[in-house]
Amino acid sequence: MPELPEVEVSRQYLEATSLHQEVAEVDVRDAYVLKDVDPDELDAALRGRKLIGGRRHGKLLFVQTDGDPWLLLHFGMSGFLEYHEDPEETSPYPRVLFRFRGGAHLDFDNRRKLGQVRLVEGPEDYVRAKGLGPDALSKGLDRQGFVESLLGRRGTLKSALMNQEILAGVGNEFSDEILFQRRLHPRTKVASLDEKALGAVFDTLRTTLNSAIDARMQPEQLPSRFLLRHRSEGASCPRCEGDVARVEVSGRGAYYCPSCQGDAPVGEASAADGPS
DNA sequence: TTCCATGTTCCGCA
DNA sequence: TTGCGGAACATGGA
Repeated sequence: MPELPEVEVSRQYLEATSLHQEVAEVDVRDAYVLKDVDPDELDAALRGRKLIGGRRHGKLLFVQTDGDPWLLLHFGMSGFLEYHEDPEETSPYPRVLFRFRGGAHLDFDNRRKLGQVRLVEGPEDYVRAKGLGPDALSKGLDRQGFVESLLGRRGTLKSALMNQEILAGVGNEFSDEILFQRRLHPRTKVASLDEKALGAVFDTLRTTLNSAIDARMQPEQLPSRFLLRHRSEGASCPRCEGDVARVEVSGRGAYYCPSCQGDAPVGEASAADGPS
């Protein structure tokens, strides 16, 4: 479950469970998720080390060790961390187990194997090399900076929000949530919004992500006004109780409420297939 | 059986 | 040249 809020909750989880224990072994169950490192190298780099802290940038979780390299965890579409005291227990699809002296272990679970585990020199270098934009919750990013990074874009607001080179951390689900909270149709074009409207999107983005983190992404603790809990076709809109609909935008499924967010994108003519 | 799924990357088109 | 959208990737669940 890996957009910014889930990764932040995972970072907190890692820090609450796994710090300051010596790594006894890195148990690689499926090397497909290892990138630019093989199982032996990963084990050699971490064995005898301790994890001393986690740092997040967008959807990336950097884990600092008491040695040179940092461990980088990227969850892909289906990853999470699970800590076990019992050496025999594991998460459902553990791809890499970080075993600590004493028997506990932290599982990097990644059912769909689109996640990544790698060793990197440090967060700053990696973020720069990947061309990632500022973290969506970074203090260095303000409303004006956000608005400026969007001005001149030709595509949809949804794909701009999901573009990690503009802003790191927002994915498909939270882009839908932000559009819902702002009552904007999923196909709304950036160019159809003025600076004031884009500034409002920034404010909503911040409050939405922070609320999700505060709720620790527990479905029952998320604000009841969130669409996230009703993200399926035919579900009932938490605001007007209308039917939630699905539409394809930039190759991704977008869920929205046609009644709250309009049947057609703002600034565009309503669907006209033309007479045949 | 078919469709869909919260990720990134690569390719072709305008 | 640059930005954008679509497909591909791996795998399992509805």
